[in-house]
Amino acid sequence: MAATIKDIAAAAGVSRGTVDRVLHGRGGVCPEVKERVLQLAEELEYRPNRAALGLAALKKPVRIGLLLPSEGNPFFGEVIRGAKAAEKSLSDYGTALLPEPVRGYDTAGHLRALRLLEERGADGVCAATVDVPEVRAAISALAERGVPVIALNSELSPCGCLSYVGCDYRQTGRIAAGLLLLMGLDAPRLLIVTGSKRVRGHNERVSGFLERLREAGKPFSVLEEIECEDDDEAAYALTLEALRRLPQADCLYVAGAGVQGVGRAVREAGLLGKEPILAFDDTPAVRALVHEGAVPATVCQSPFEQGYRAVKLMFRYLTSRSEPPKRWIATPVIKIRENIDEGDGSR
Amino acid sequence: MAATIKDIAAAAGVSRGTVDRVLHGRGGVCPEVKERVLQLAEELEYRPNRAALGLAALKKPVRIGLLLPSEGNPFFGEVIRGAKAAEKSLSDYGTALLPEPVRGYDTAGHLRALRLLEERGADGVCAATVDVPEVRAAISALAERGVPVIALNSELSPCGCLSYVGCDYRQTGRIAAGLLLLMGLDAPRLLIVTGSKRVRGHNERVSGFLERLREAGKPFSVLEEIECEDDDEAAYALTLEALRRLPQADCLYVAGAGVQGVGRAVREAGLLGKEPILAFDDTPAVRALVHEGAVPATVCQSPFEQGYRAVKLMFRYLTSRSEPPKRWIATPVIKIRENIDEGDGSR
DNA sequence: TTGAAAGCGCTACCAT
DNA sequence: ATGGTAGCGCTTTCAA
Repeated sequence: MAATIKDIAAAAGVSRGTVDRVLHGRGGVCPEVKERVLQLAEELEYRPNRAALGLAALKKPVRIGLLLPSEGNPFFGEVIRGAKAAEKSLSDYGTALLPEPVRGYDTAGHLRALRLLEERGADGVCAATVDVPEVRAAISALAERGVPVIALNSELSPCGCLSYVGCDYRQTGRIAAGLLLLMGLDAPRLLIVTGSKRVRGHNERVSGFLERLREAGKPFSVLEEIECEDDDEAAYALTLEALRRLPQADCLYVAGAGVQGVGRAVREAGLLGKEPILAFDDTPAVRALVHEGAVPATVCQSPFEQGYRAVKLMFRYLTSRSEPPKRWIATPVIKIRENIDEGDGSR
Repeated sequence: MAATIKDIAAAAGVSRGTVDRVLHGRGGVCPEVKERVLQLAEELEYRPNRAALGLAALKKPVRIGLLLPSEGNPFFGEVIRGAKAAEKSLSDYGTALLPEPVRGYDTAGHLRALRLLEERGADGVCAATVDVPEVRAAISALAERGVPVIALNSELSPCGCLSYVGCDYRQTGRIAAGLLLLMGLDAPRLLIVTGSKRVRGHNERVSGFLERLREAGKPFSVLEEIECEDDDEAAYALTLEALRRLPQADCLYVAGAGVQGVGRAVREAGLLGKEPILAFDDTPAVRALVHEGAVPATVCQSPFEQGYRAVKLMFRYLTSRSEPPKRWIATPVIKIRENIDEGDGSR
């Protein structure tokens, strides 16, 4: 059995309260006692008992804010499910989630959401937000005031974030390349449809994809790179036009959203099931295309797990000050027709 | 905040001890009080607090036996890692694992291991064992004596097992078929190498595979089905012979162990990287073949997760009498060269 | 049949 | 600067 505070107190010949103060760096302890206690804690390999921690924490429950651009975006539905699962598993500690769904990536909206969360008394915040100076400043300010923030799903440039929980976009791009290699097309002529060239994740997905193809020594060509702003209509129109203009294309790579539009265009061009579409995530649109045989495989990023992890890490940090890893990278998951309907976020 | 025993006691006008007795069906409570308490518990939606449960459980820690044919079998190494991770996460409750590694599937050895675990005071057992009458009888007997057993990785015919934690072999076979379809060979001529036709999991992997190919309307033929008894040497010799005799074969399907032997045979036949080998799990042997390009894809069954889950479910059952699901099926995971070195069992 | 109380490990607060 | 103690929710044991 692990050593307890009581053990340390006994060994050091002081009271439990004193040990507690030392362990929490709360001060008010004379240096030599402090030294002795720390020494003993080390020797006895003291690890706070999480059950006891939790019980005691019930007195002032933790609130975790959750900022997600989830309105109208099914991808984040899964993230929310994961976060709620974490909330449930932490409900014994009185932990509660403060959800703050917003629509899209409007900076002002995100800033407002952050403000609201602080007003509602969030002790910590998990946020999938935009990497712009204003937001970073707001996050820094929150951190100053003792409200830690975990970046969720989209990484932020340095701004005092506690951690990044999300996927490695370059890596998912490489995996998509691996799937293309598996499919054995020779010298594929690619049409790339990206969300936006200003979105870091999309760029990384494209560069990782191309990087891997080059590495493999596979002959291939990129006929065109279309930017659709994550919009299905734009994706539809632009893709259809490109397919007509470049009939030699024989594979589509969709790095961002807009897959539904791409699917429509491919169908209209009479190429459904003939010209493979490589896609990401398993939103309902992607899933439908997989079932139709238009998308042979999709590379997913465990959104459920991301939501779950972010909330859990924040909880641990808030209750036991245990530092989360700087980056927690979700395991990429390959889905094809035969496993896309598998539940992956039961827990 | 959820209702506590104290709340119920106050509402019912009795003491906490009485409520506790009712809630645990320990008897010694007059019917009308019992009725009232149960009623109140229902109304107030009483849910025992797991943190408190854990704290109190520290007084008599739970021991969970773990019977695995892990000696010399790297697959089970991952299962053990998962189980140990669960043990660690439960160490705050004083839970300890009693590992009992055995070599292979020798019935007598497994029976002995079960006996040992009981002697060492296991409160519950997770076992990857063989589905034979003697073992089933031993498990029934254990259950009678109040030691529940969870079948891990290999399902058992009904014998009073608490639950099955493992994969759906048929399903993994179907996924392997999906990968073959993806690879776009036309009319593949298959050589099937199975472990043993007496092993349920292997049979299901083969039948699921063929079933899916038929469903897809894919023309294909099975040139031969080789049985290698999960032995690399046998697999090597038999495969090599078959490859020479049946040069028209253009794809190998390895349903059980012995992949290493198959790989050697393929190399010796000068077909490495030319003739795809579909395999299962990601043991070091499979991993090496994936890196060499001999195995384009392998279907894995989250062994880490299986070990983790089994222990967690047993713990919950032992401490809060919460019934685990009858079957907990691991998510199948597709691995290709680009994601096979990904950690998947961090936690 | 029921009540009362101790104790699991930790935190927070009051008293010294 | 330090000690003592109540209390988080639950189980268990002893007393009535």
